[in-house]
Amino acid sequence: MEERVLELKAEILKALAQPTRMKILECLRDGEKCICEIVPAIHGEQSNISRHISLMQKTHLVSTRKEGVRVMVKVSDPNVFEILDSIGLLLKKQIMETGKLAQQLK
Amino acid sequence: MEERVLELKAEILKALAQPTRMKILECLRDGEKCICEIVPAIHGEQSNISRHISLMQKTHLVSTRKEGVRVMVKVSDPNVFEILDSIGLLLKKQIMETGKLAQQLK
DNA sequence: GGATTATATGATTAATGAATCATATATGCA
DNA sequence: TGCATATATGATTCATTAATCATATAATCC
Repeated sequence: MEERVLELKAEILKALAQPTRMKILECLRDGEKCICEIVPAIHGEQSNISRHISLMQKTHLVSTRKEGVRVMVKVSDPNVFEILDSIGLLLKKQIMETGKLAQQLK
Repeated sequence: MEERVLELKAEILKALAQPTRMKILECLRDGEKCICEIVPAIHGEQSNISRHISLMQKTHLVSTRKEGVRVMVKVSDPNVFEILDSIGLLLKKQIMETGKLAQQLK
C-alpha cells in the first residue's frame, strides 16, 4: 500500500484513538451540537475541547458551522460511528476471551 | 460510557494507528507469518518490528506462537481487517469529497 | 561446546501529544 | 459603546512514542 495512504489512514485512526475525542464523538451520536453544549456534557475544559474538535476537523471526522457566536459541530460521516461500534465489539470479544477488564493490563 | 471501557477502546485504536503496525497487519492478511518473514517484507528493522508486534500482542490484535527459534504471528480476529477496510473506505470518501491527497494537509 | 540464526530488550534521542492557564478574538445584546 | 458569552490560540509542562544501536537471550545445527 502506498506510504501516503497509510499515513492518512493512521491519521484518521489516531484522531479516533483518544478518550476525550471519543467522548465528543459519542456526544454527537444524536446529531449536531454546539461546543458550549459539548463542554459541560463531557465535563471538559473549554480550551481542551476546542483543540480536540479542531484536530478532528482537520482529519475530517467532524465538520463545523458558525451560528452566531456558537460553533455547531457534527460528525461528517455516520461510518465513523460504525467504526467505533466495531471497536466496541472487538473489545467485547477480547474481554470475553481474555478477561481483559479484570486484569490490570496496561 | 465507562471511562475504563473508553480507555481500552482508545488503546485498541492507538495500536492500529501507526503506519509500521498497519504494514505488519496488512502483511498478515494472507495468514500467519514468521517475524523473520515480516521484517524483510515491510523493509523494517528487526528490533523495531519486534517492539511493534509485542505492543499489538498486548492489545490482543495479534497472537504469537513459537516454532523452534521462530515466532509465528497472526491477527487474532479477522474483524481487525474489517476495521482497517472501513477506515480505507472512509478515507476514500474523504479524498473524493475534499481532495485530501492532492492537498498538502497535515 | 561453539557458531549461527531469530528474537527480545536496555538505553538513548527526537518528536509528538494532551492538558492547563492566561489571554485574545469575535458575536450579540443592553 | 460597553459587557457578557463563546471560541480560539500562545506558551508551558509532562508524558508518551517511534526509531535506533548495542547487546542479551534462546534455539538449532555442526
